[in-house]
Amino acid sequence: MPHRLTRSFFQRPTLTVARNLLGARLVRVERGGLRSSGLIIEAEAYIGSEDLGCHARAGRTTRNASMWGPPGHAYVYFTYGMHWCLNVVTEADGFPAAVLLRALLPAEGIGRMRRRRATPRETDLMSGPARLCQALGIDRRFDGHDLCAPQAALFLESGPRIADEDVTAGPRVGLDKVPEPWRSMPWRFLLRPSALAALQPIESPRPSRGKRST
DNA sequence: AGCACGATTAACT
DNA sequence: GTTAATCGTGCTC
Repeated sequence: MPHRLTRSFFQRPTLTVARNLLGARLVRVERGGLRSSGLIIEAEAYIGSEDLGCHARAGRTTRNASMWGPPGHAYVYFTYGMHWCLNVVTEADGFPAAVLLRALLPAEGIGRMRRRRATPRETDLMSGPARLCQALGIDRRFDGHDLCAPQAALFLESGPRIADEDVTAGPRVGLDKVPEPWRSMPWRFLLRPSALAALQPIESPRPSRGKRST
């Protein structure tokens, strides 16, 4: 049975959290209990104010305050004048570090995602940090959101164990102007395409309230 | 108060 | 491959 990821999951080294988030499920619950979710297939680690690729490099600001807070909370930032991106805060309270969710495999509530975000191909629904936020309706309202709270509208669920051979690591995306060694640190984690099939990106069955036609 | 820029995306050639 | 879109943020004056 899947279980909610708890505070202790996130209060660990950021590289460990990023690696172990692969295969986990990000769930958005809307009014009425409707679930939309996706399985994490790509994530990046941003670690401390020494990491010049990390938003915490300039110290604590209004924008990045959530990253300095307790683990298991969301850090949602706005960029390029139009996009929101979602991070999960890691490590100890007071240390700025987080995992950027870069791509999910659509699982539940695909119809609602399509309504929020028109795209010809289902595979493009959540294949990008800003795309997945659009698909799940995540914006600044979720900055600082406690992902471990009992009634959280946004949270994570455990997934199947992912073998190391199914994981690829490489440099993070979009850091072309960031100096070395930060630009090249292999802190981007991806599930190999061959492992995606085993994740069963299908609409998972949910208890139905009413009568069925079958 | 002004300004340059960005952990991106979609739509181009 | 290139580039426009679009604006909150953080920095400088």
